[in-house]
Formats: sequence, C-alpha cells, structure tokens
Amino acid sequence: MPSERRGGALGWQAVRDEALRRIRAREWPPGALIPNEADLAAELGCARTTVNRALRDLAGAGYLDRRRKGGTRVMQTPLRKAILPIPVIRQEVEARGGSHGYRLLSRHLAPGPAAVQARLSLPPDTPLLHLRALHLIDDRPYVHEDRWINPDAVPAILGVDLARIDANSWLVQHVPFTHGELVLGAGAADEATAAAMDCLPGTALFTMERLTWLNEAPVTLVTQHFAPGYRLGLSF
Amino acid sequence: MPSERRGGALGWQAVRDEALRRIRAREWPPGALIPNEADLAAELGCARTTVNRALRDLAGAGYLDRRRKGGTRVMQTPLRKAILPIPVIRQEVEARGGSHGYRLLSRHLAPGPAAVQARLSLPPDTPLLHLRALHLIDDRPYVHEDRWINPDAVPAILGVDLARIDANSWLVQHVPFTHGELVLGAGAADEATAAAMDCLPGTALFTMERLTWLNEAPVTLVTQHFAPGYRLGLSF
DNA sequence: CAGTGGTCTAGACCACGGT
DNA sequence: CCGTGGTCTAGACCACTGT
Repeated sequence: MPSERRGGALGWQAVRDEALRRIRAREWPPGALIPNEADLAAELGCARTTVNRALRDLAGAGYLDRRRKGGTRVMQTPLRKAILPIPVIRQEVEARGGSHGYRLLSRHLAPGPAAVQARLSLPPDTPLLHLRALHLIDDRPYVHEDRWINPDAVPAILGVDLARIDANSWLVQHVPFTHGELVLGAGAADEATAAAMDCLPGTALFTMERLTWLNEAPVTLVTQHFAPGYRLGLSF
Repeated sequence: MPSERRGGALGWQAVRDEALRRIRAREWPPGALIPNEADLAAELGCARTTVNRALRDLAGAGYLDRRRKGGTRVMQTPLRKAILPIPVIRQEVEARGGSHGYRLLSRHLAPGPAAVQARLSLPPDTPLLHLRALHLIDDRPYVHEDRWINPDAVPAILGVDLARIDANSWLVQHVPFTHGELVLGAGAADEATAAAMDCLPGTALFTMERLTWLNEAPVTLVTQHFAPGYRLGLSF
C-alpha cells in the first residue's frame, strides 16, 4: 500500500497523483469533463474536501480548468509555469558561495528623462535619485545597474550612505513592496556599461528591468545588465 | 464591515489580508515568531483550518516561514516570485492577435555534437532528430529555433510532417511532459541565425533554452533566439 | 433553477522536530 | 517529550453560472 492511510483512505497528494495519472494516461483526455468532487470522493473513499484540495492544486498547476456549475475539465494544453524568484544580487552571489563586492559609480538627484518619468507614472519634473552601481562577484564584474528611486515614496533613502550598502539590499529591508513588474531582454552594451563591465561595447548582455510599487506609489525602477555569458536557470 | 461573513467571522482571504497587514505594518517584524494557529483562530473568531489556509498561502507567497514545533516566523526578506508561463510560440502569437507563420528550415536524423548528447544525458551515438525552424509573426521573423528530439522517447515524431505543424505544437499535444528545465540568456546572432532572422550577425538576441522530460527520458532540447528588441514581461 | 465548485466549522489524529 | 503545523472528516451553507 504505497501512499494510503488509515483504513485505505487517500491523502490529498495521493488523490492528486491519481488524477494526474489519469490525465497523463488519457483516461481523462484533453478537454474532457471529469467526475465531480462528490463522485470522486465516493470512488476514492475519502472526503470531498480532500478531493477539492487535490483538484484545486492541479488547476493551479495548469492541468485542469474548474468552474462552478461547469465542472472540471482537462486543459487542452497543460499550461505549465516556471517560478522566477525576484533576485537580490547580494544574496544571490553569497548563495553561490562567492564574495559580493559593490561599487557606487554615480549618484544624482534630479528629474530623469521623459521616458523614465513616464515609466514611473510621475510628472516630468519630479526629482528622482539616480544611481549607477556595479556588483562584483569575487572581484569580477557581475551586474551593472542603473536605478531611479522616487524619494516621495521613500524619503529616508536620501539619508542612506549608498556607497556602503547597495540600494536593493536597503530597500528590501525597509520598504514593504506591494507589487511590481519585471521585464527580461537582451541588449548590446553601450560605452558606459561596457567600461564598467570590462567588456567590448556591443557585447550581448542579458538585461532585467524591474519596477516596484508601494501601493499606488512607484518606488524604484532599475535596469540591470548582467555579465557576458550570464544564464538564468529555472525548472518546471 | 468590509470582508466579513455570517456573524462577523472572517474568510481565509480576509485572514490572509490581516496577516499581511500586520507584516507590512511591522506589527509582526521581520524574523519575529507570530502566534500559533489556535491562538490566531481564537483572536480572529474563526476555525483553525481557516487560519491554516491563510498562513499556508502566505508561506507559499514567500512572506512566512513555517515549521512544525518551530512555529511561524516572518521572513527576514520576503522572497517574492514571478510566474513565467512556459511559452508555446504559436499560442503566444495568436493571443497577441498576430498571425502565426512557420517555416521548417532543416531536418536531419543523426547524433548531435557531444555537448548536446551530454545535455540530454544520452550516449554520444544516439541518433536525434535535429530541426531548425523559424516562427513568424505577421510575416516577420519572430523566433528562430534549433531543436533536438529524442526519437526513443517519442517514436511517432519521425512520421510527423514537421513542415506543416511546428514541433512544439505537436509535442505539447501528444507528449505528457513530466518536468523540464529552462535557461534564459542573451547571445550574439551567428551567421545562420542572423540570416534567418533578417538582422546583422552579432546583434544581441534574447535566448531561451528548454529541456523537457518524460519521466526519466529526455524528450527535446530547444534553443530559441528571439527577434531583436524582444522583451518578456512578468508581474509579481 | 439546479448542479458544481468554494469555503467554513468543530473535532480529531498525526508527523515533525525543537528543547 | 510535547507543542506546532499538516491533514482528514462529515456536514453545512453559499456563490456562481450553464441550461
């Protein structure tokens, strides 16, 4: 008796596994309507609550589509997903067993270009804290970041010595972000970035742009360029 | 009474919101041990099951760290995550309202380079189906893909007319993948890719490498190069 | 209108793991 | 050892939505 319990009843994971087996074996083919929770519970000898948890989990994983009164259907194409942890460079580097270095390259307080102000949904003349910084791993360039911070949302940032602690580490500890957006892409290194990253201008770099919010207020917009050859791995 | 129910009791989402409020307000500061489920249930006037569901959800979202006997603690740094749906190019294009075009550029059956065979955990002499193909959006190059398929895992693929249906669409419908790996990065377009994508060699391209498995058997390894300027947006 | 999933409850047993 | 979270149950009411 592999994953049974008292009296032969199944736990929700076992029910999940059994349902997944039927989906994969095409006993429940793509698009098909599967039995309702009560019937499945009776068939499998467990409570409806248990079936509910199992099927809810499979729906979340992209295998099933559930709707009240409409019943539960097998997705035509399982919509698999991968989880991308929002990176905190310092922690990422240290988790890899490397030493994390950090250099603040520039710091200015002034309104940004129109595109930046617009991206932050702020009037063109709102002053922003503009930072350029370099993260190092074992003394080699790792990530170059260009960051804009909205002091209205985080006044305290103006008093922080950002030459000693990187902005992301500080923000993560002091600002309870509510939500954000993230954009991945690739770009050629411009002169300034190339100089900082110690590579040739035009080199293809992996880029990540992140915009975070505190309720309705934009907090920070950061564009990061990763060292040549950087690869971001995920599983699903 | 915003999100209450019969008799003023709270639903699990309301309990979740309240807990999140306390975390954000630092009533439960980072690293702190919060009350146990039974106490919270008593305080909030609901069943322990309801509190359990709420806190389990917050733990999954990266705000809490829970362990038996150890209790529930607020994460020092909330570990936020973004969800990356595994893309199926055809569906992605059509969801954008574009027309999806597809051209098979080459098709060969032979063992691949040592690096490819190794990535698939296959002996160096196992024959693989090698495809190069181009996806178009509104008749413009969108994605160039270089794909290796393991016929041992999917014998039927050898009889499919891959000039008419793209490999991904076929595989997704016929092979119940169990899991996979995904690697994101940036690279310079090589001669062949540049020609197919109608751009200059050396152009920075966003790349995605995907390896999928059917239980213990590798199914397919695909490297996709996206058109210049491609951006992948996510929210969190 | 009626069927299906969504959720809450009160009580119970259990597994894990800190002390 | 024993407190805490993890889970199951049986029953109930409710919300949504296809028919």
